[in-house]
Amino acid sequence: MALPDQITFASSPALSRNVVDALRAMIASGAVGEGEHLKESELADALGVSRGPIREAFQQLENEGFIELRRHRGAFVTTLRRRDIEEVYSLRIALEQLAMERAATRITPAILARMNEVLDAMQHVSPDAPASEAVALDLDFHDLVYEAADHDRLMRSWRYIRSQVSFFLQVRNRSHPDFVSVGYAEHRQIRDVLVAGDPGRRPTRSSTTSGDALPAPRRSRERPGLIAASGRRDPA
Amino acid sequence: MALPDQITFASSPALSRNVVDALRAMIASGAVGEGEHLKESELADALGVSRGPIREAFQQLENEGFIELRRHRGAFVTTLRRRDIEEVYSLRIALEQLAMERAATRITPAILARMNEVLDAMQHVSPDAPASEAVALDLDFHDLVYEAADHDRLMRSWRYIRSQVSFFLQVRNRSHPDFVSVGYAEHRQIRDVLVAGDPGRRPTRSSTTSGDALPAPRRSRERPGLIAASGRRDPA
DNA sequence: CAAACAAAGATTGTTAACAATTATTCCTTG
DNA sequence: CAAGGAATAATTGTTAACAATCTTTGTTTG
Repeated sequence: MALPDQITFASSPALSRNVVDALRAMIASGAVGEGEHLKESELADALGVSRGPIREAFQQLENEGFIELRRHRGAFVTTLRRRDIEEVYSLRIALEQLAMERAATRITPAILARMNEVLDAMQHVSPDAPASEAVALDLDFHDLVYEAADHDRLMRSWRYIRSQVSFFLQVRNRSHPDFVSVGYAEHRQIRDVLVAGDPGRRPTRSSTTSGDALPAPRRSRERPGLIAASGRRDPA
Repeated sequence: MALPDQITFASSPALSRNVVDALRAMIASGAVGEGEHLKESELADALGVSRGPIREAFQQLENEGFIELRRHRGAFVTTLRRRDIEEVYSLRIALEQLAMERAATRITPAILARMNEVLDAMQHVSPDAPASEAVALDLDFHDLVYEAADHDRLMRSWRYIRSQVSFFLQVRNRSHPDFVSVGYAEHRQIRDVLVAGDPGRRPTRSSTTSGDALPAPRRSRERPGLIAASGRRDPA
């Protein structure tokens, strides 16, 4: 698995939280491969905690869709297939439509100001900055849309797929360097719709999550790529 | 808290799973009041397990929105306000629209058959049967819609609010005994839409989740009722 | 030599004890 | 007598050991 021998954490907040962050980073960076079996004791030693917090982190990551838990078998890194991109994509659209509807009538000047800050940062980001920077701004912007929607359960649902969206966006950006330049215009349009106060009862796809969203899956090309096409997800 | 001294579980499946079910029942039945502090040791003794599974169950219940976890403070039963009904209601509509779109083109004969079975049971349920029976059939039906949608993340999002929908439906049925009779016609209509194969790109509210859904919140009446209006949810 | 079975090893599920933090009680003090 | 604070109690966070289950390995047998 190629783990560092010992990792020291920043400061106090919940031990399992640090473990979650560490594991998520390991999965996103590819330090642990798809389908790999994450062993509690091994991780506990490597991260310098006991198995308790590891198990808590596993539950959290399972909720975020990064690993799969099987009783008496343990945790396995989720194998992402094209189907998973479709799922995240379509679910995100459904959630964001609701978010836009609500945000349009509830957005506050404070949130709008923060939105403009993010837009400004998007406009000035260097074209050869790392992809992660543009992705972070993208997610920051949409976080604000959900925050403006003022809907606890919707926010939680967004957080559920947020990390996955982040992961997929990073992958996309490796092959579509136009991401950075496209980002600003798309998001400014979203802001304008919100400021106008009426995204329409049914906001169109393009007005909410097109350019910045995941690439629309193409059925024609079935080769794995970075997203594996093999490996069944539910071998039961 | 009025807990039984000792509860014996059915059989083998994960200990924390049984704890989750037991706690959810206790909350739904009102055996533990809103805002109440659930103590790990106390529950562990009452349920005959140690604190480990209790903590796991807490995480699960927190994900389902039934309790709130605060570090070094513990678990508190969520205080439900009118706002929470609105949230579950609106989020459910968003999810179910996506589910209907997908189910319309993916539903299998096997699922359709099970749907008809549920409809049949709905038609023949006794008018003075306990409300929980009608609610169970209602949820069974919608489970099938989501199953037909064939979308893992959508299914998970549905499960996230499913228990809350169940809870709210039971509350509603106490004041609206017409629920049972209304149920059949509404759901048969949903089935027909799916069989027709096209719920429209934008299924109307009435074709998916009207009669069986939660009561549309009325802004006029702000008195608590069973759903408390007091008790802040985020006292941070 | 392949398949089935048994034993050993590894891993997860659960428990009980210890440490850190928070809540409560009771005393002091103005 | 009210307000503030220190000591005590209660509760959660974490750990390490034990039990149950699964996987693997090696052997036997047809």
